[in-house]
Amino acid sequence: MSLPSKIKDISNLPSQSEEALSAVFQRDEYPKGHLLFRQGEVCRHIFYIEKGLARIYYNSSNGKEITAWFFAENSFLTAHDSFYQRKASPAYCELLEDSVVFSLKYTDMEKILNENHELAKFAFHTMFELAKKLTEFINGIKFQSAEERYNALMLNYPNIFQRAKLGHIASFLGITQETLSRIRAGR
Amino acid sequence: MSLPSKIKDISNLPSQSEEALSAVFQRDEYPKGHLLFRQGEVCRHIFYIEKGLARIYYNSSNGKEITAWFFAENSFLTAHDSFYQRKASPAYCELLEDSVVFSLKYTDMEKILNENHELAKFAFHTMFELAKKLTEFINGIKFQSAEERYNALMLNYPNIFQRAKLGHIASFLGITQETLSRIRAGR
DNA sequence: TTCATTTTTTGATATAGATCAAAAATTAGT
DNA sequence: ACTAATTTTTGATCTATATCAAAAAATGAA
Repeated sequence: MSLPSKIKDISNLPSQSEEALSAVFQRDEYPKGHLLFRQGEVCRHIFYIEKGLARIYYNSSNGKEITAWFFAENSFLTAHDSFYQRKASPAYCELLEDSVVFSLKYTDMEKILNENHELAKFAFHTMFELAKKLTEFINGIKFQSAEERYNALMLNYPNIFQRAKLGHIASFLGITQETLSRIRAGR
Repeated sequence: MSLPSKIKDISNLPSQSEEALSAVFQRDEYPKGHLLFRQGEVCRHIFYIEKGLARIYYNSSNGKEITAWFFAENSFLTAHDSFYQRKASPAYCELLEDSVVFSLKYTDMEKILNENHELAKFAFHTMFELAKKLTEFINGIKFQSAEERYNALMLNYPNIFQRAKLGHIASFLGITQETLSRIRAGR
């Protein structure tokens, strides 16, 4: 089985490491609506979206569903705390489109991190990129208006409205669906 | 020179790796008010706070100073994007108390990541812990009221009000100083 | 100790965005 | 294509928190 092409680009891995990765990544196709993991279960995989779109969401204390993050093509995702600490995941992960997903088991992840220096470095860089995005998001959400956050999202994900529901996007931005609807209409 | 004790605890490093780290970490003492890095400059170090307190802050578009994060004892910090990408830092880092700080140069970091597999794994875990905290913060700030965020902060940093100014804490929480003052007074 | 500066609190008012309710539009199943 | 279910929009309020202004308290320097 061959690796998704974008992983190669990013990691710039020597071919030996590439083989190590290929051996443990499993490719699957899932329909829209499939859950990659659920709240309350331990999430035992790291996923890589080759094609499609996923969102991680959780139920807030007041009973509302909140989208934590979207993952489009060529993104890694997992329930970090659950995966590494073997705890119950606080969140769900749902595919919003028919998708092609690669997955990597915890035990294999441990193994390749321990056996392969290049892949440990790669894991570090992947996590670093995530931390960077999270930091930018935090800087944005603190003192930007709902409209400014909407504009920023449109720059990064211009086609998100064709791919996700308004309510998903609104809770991702930290606003209500009604407010997002009005912003989008320009009011 | 010996390493700060908490680094040993966290990383669980073999002694050989520990020596590699010791050789490149530099220990410094700085007074309250000292800037570890400035906006507009490339941040060329990773810092580790052994004693004291630091905050990273930046100037928002409307001219206000916003605290991005606090770092108390036993925390690593840097301007991530600046450090790894050699770009100008968007933020300042200021010591809020007289502090003992260890620092590690970019070139040394690259070297130990490349030469030492254990340290690459350690770097991954450190970055993972950061991503976890950032994720929790985002989940909190999106749909919690100012008061709920204040309560959460008090759980994690019960003595923060003795160590940082109200205005710093307020912008960290994403609220104004006046609102934080009223919340704290219980009104 | 006193005076100046900085920080925090308090008060009055304004507003962005929430909430509640219902209509319009879109999507999906038969 | 038709009907039901879901999603989005619109309208009318309400409220948490911002803003502006000034007083009180704390800190620091001479």
